[in-house]
Amino acid sequence: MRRSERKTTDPDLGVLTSTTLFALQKELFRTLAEQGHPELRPRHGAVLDYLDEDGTRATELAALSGRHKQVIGTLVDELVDLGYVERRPDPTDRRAKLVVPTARGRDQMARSDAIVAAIERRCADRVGEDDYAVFRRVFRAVAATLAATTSEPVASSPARRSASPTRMPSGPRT
Amino acid sequence: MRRSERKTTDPDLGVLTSTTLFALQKELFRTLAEQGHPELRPRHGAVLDYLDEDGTRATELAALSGRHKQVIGTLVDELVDLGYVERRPDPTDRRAKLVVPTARGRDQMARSDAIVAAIERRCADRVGEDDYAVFRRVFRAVAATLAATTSEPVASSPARRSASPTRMPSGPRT
DNA sequence: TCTTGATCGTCAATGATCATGACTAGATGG
DNA sequence: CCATCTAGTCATGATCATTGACGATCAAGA
Repeated sequence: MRRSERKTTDPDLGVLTSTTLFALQKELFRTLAEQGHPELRPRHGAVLDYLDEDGTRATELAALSGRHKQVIGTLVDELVDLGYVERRPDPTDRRAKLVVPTARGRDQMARSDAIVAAIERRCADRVGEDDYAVFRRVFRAVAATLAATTSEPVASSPARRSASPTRMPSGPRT
Repeated sequence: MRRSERKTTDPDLGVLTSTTLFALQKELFRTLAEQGHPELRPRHGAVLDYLDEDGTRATELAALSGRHKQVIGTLVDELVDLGYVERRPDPTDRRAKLVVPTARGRDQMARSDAIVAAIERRCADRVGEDDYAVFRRVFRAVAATLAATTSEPVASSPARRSASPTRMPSGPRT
């Protein structure tokens, strides 16, 4: 059997995570566009995916999303123009600014969470509630296992380096 | 509970796939670098991940990896310079060229597959063989479910739009 | 055979995204 | 008061993706 066939009939963990993340992101943004948020692109997830209702600092968003402060800055600029967030001075630190979602931003956050939840529900219905529960539990363990081995040898970097489902590029038309 | 905490304690499918893919890719390339392939970057996976031992067309690599033909072309250029692949005329079609792995390329392909397999084995040992089997089976079903819904409405695009584990950017130093 | 349309790989130009170092203002601890 | 650290921004270069076009070739039908 050829290698390319093997990768499609019995895909390894890399292919599985990649295809799933890719498809999930595509459906998420397509649905968001239908629900009134067509200007959002995957990169904006670095901010919106980790934003709290009462505001989050840009530096913390950088750490959570694994992006540079610089990138977060330009993303927040765009999201301010689009009306999703606004910058407020942090009362506890005059250097910092809190990135706070507007009503439109909170709407996107709620819809985004709901869309992903609906996708998961669809999968659970298809494979069965019990099996899907096992899937999710093992997945958390797998993610924890991998995160441990990749971040252990690093001591100087305090970045948590998580990732968000809205950060991969979408597919071309080949 | 704040949204950002919820995303870390009970992550949704998007966060799980994203963190796992991210960590998997990081470990894969770190190990590959240790085993004699330090020049490879994630983007090269669009070619090497889907390459067959007897050669594959650039257009097919584009379809399999979800990249543009243009991107595949420049990637193949780089991989030729690095000694991983070479271009040969396709005997059955004088327009096409087969991208064929060299000995060095085949070494990378074998090591890459082995590294991912070892990571999966480590996870299976931790969570138990049975649960991991369920995890993998459900994962294939989830990937198939999502792939179906995202590609169904499209009729004009023959691209298969798969994805590879070596395509995400690595994390910055914040 | 000749024509029409499609495909293969490539070139060129542009846009989008990321990485890096330096800088100002403010905080923190002695 | 002073040295040091942190938060956010600016500026710049590098990397990467997208798009349209092109010559060469193939495939199907008149």
